This record gives sequence, structure tokens and C-alpha cells, in this order.
Amino acid sequence: MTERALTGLATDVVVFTITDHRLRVLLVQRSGEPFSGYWSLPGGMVPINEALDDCASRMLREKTGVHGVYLEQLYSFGRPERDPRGRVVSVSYYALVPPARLPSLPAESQRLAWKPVDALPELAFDHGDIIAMAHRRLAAKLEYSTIALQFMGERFTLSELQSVYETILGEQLDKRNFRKRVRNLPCIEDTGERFRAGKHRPARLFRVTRPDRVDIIK
Amino acid sequence: MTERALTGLATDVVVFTITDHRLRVLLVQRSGEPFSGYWSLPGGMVPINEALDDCASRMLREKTGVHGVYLEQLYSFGRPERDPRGRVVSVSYYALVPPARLPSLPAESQRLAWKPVDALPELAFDHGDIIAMAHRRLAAKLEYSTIALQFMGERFTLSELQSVYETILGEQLDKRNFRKRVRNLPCIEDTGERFRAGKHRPARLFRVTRPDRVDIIK
DNA sequence: AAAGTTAGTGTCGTTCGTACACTATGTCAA
DNA sequence: TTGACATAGTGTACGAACGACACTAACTTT
Repeated sequence: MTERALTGLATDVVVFTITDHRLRVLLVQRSGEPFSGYWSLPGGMVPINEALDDCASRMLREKTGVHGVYLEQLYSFGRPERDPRGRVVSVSYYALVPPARLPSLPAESQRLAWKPVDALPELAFDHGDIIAMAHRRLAAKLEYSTIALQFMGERFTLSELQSVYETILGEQLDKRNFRKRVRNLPCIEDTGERFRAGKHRPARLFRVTRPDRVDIIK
Repeated sequence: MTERALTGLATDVVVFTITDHRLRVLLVQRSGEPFSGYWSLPGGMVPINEALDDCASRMLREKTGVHGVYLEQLYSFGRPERDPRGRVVSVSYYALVPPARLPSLPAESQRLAWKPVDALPELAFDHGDIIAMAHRRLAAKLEYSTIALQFMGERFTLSELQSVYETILGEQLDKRNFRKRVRNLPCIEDTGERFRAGKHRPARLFRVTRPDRVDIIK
């Protein structure tokens, strides 16, 4: 049994993005003990004068350079044994980064990578539980909020949006029913424009009217 | 500006009950500074070796003697200025105590009281925010889970259950629609018994089949 | 001009939510 | 014993939302 002297408060952030039709999480490979070689969520200790939200936001910015994206507190994990070095309670958050705003990860650091949620490497601490809970929360929010729009860029097609839903839920959706649901959301608006890609009919481009807002539906 | 040296982790518990057709919260009147005379949630520092859930559960038991009731983590509040004495992050919980299990509060301590949520006294720290969030969460869960059953005793009438909904939501519900919804929940079962009270027709008594479980509906 | 590829659309049946008012069964008092 | 009182208990009809389901439209390439 390790000495239990240290005590601390950390934030960990589950940073989601979608690329290549897979939901991915930003992970850092640990170099020191404990869990050397294992992967962990970006996070760190909360400075004495920093709000929890600010700390999570800063963690995200320091690792990715991304700011101003959707960020929400998830849960606090506090099993005494979760960190073998001592008592560390983690206030966890999750963030959504649209693929269009993906930073190019610094090439030197192979220790930072976007790993698919359905094929995670070995994770340190209880970070597997944290990611699982974040994924559940995200999937649940798809059903009753407009949170999925946080993954979209400036303009997008309905097929792209549908693909986001399918990727997060892990199941196919009916195209006509999906469009029925989504077309009369007040926060989505048809720009008259079209988007051509490949040898087929071009798609209408849509825009989010209030990109910063996540509305609760119903 | 006060010295910001102290740092700590606390849990605070919003303990709900319903009596007299009002949703009530257990509050403690503070005697020392800061916020002397103000009311606050039962809570306290988390010991280094205690899990967060266990700590919240213990807080509840120490103040009320109640144990084994519904208890769920709510949110972590961590604005640096929330406690003027120093940095204290609060991992907040909420608990539901059925009126039937209400403890008789120790008569000596007038400092412990069940205050109606719609007429709260002056609250210390950010405890008003915590209670508001707990109330919102509870009301939201009424819609898509069987959480309201946590307020019921061993046997109960549908009118009593409806009253719980109405008290938490702060609005009247239609009796026939309510009964339609609730009658075919698999977790509610008609005991053949009747309950007579007053000079009117006696009501059927129901029972929860799995009192410990809260199911998600739909 | 034909083949390939994705975009885009409508109907029907079912279920769910909601609005709405009267009868049933007990107690109590005159 | 009977009538007044108080709460328990019940059904229907309408509109909205949801889910299953298959074909046509528009563009590119060869």
C-alpha cells in the first residue's frame, strides 16, 4: 500500500472530435510512473485561484490550442485509490472540437494522439470510466438537444450532420426521418449554396444560426 | 481581500423531503463566521481516505440518522471566491427522504430545520445555486425516470404519488392522464388493499416492486 | 448517352400526449 | 335512513410525433 499523504484536486478533460467517421478522444501517453506508457486524459492540478471551468478550458487550450468550443462539467471522480500516489479527486469535463478546427498536433510529441473511442489503448487511472461516462452523456444529449451541431463547421450538409449522429450513436439512422427531425429546427438555416464533391448531385449547405448555443429540444 | 491559503474539498448534500405538500430542504443555521446566522446545506470536508459518495452518505446519516435513501452526485462548485476563508471546492449531492422515514430532529438544535424550497431563508456561500440546480435536476428526472417513487413509503395511493409530482413540479396535473402514465409502469403493483381516510371512498394501495431501483422510462 | 454516386423527397400506420366531466364508494350528521 | 360531502376512479377523441419504407433528381465521368 502506497503512502497516502498527497492530496489534490485535478481536472481531466475528455476532448472529443470526429474524423474519418470515428469518434475520437485526445489522449496523452504517460512517460513517468505510475502507469508509465499508459494513456491518459489531458488534465492537471487545479491552481488555488482558478475556477474549475477555467482550469478545464486552459487544459484544453494548452494541449490543443483550441478555445471557445463546447465544454461541460461531467462528473467528479473521487475513489481514494484512483491514484496510487495519493488522494486526488478529479473534476472531469468533456469538450467537443469540430474537425474543421482540429489543431495539427505537434509532430515531435508522439505522446499526444486522437484515439478512436471504440479502440482505446490501455488507460491510466480510472480514465476509461471517465471516457465511458462522457460518451454516454454525449449520446444521451443527441436525443434531446442540439449538441451535435457543435461538431459542424461554418457550413455543412445534412448528410454530414447525419453522419455525426451515426458515429456517436454507433448505429445507422433513416435518412428521411432524420431530415424531417432536423429540417425544422429553428437553429438550422438553409444558405442557398450548394456543395459539390465527387461525381454526384451537389448537396445544400446549411448554417447554424447561433453557433455558441446548445438548445434543449422538446 | 481575505487571505487565500486554505484549500479543501467538501461535500454538501441537498436533502429533499416532502411534507405538508411542500418540497423541503434540510438546512443548518450557521453560528460562526462567515455567514453567521445564515443557513447552509449539511456538509463538510472530505477526509483523505473517504470516497466522495461515502462522505455524502455519512453527512446525511450524521445530520438525520437516515441511511439507504436515494443519493446522487449533482455537480462540483469551485469558484475561487465561493468561500471567503479560502479555496474550498464543493462536490454536491442530493438525497431524497420519504416523509415516512423522516427523523424527529433533535429538539435542542433549533439550528437544523426543513425549509420549503419556495421560501428559503438567507443562504450562505453559493448554496442557493446548489439547491436551485438540485431542484431542476429532480424536476427533470420526474419526466423520464421513476425517481418520484423514492418519496413513497411501503404502500401508497396514486393520489399521494400525484401529489408528489405536483409538489416538485409546482403545477397541477390531470388525474386521468397521470394515472394512465403511472398505472402501467412495471415497477408499480396493486396490493389488493384499500386505504380509508376521512369520509370518502377508500383508495387502492400500491407498492413499489423494486424500492431500491430508479428506472429510466422510454 | 449510359453508368455511377450521393442528394433529396412523402405516405401511412402506430403511438403518445393532452384536453376534458362524470360516476363510485365510503363517512358523517341530521 | 337518507342526504350531503369528499375523495377515488374511469374513457374518449383529437392532434402530434415517430418509425418503417423506395424511388427520383442531379451531377460527374467515361
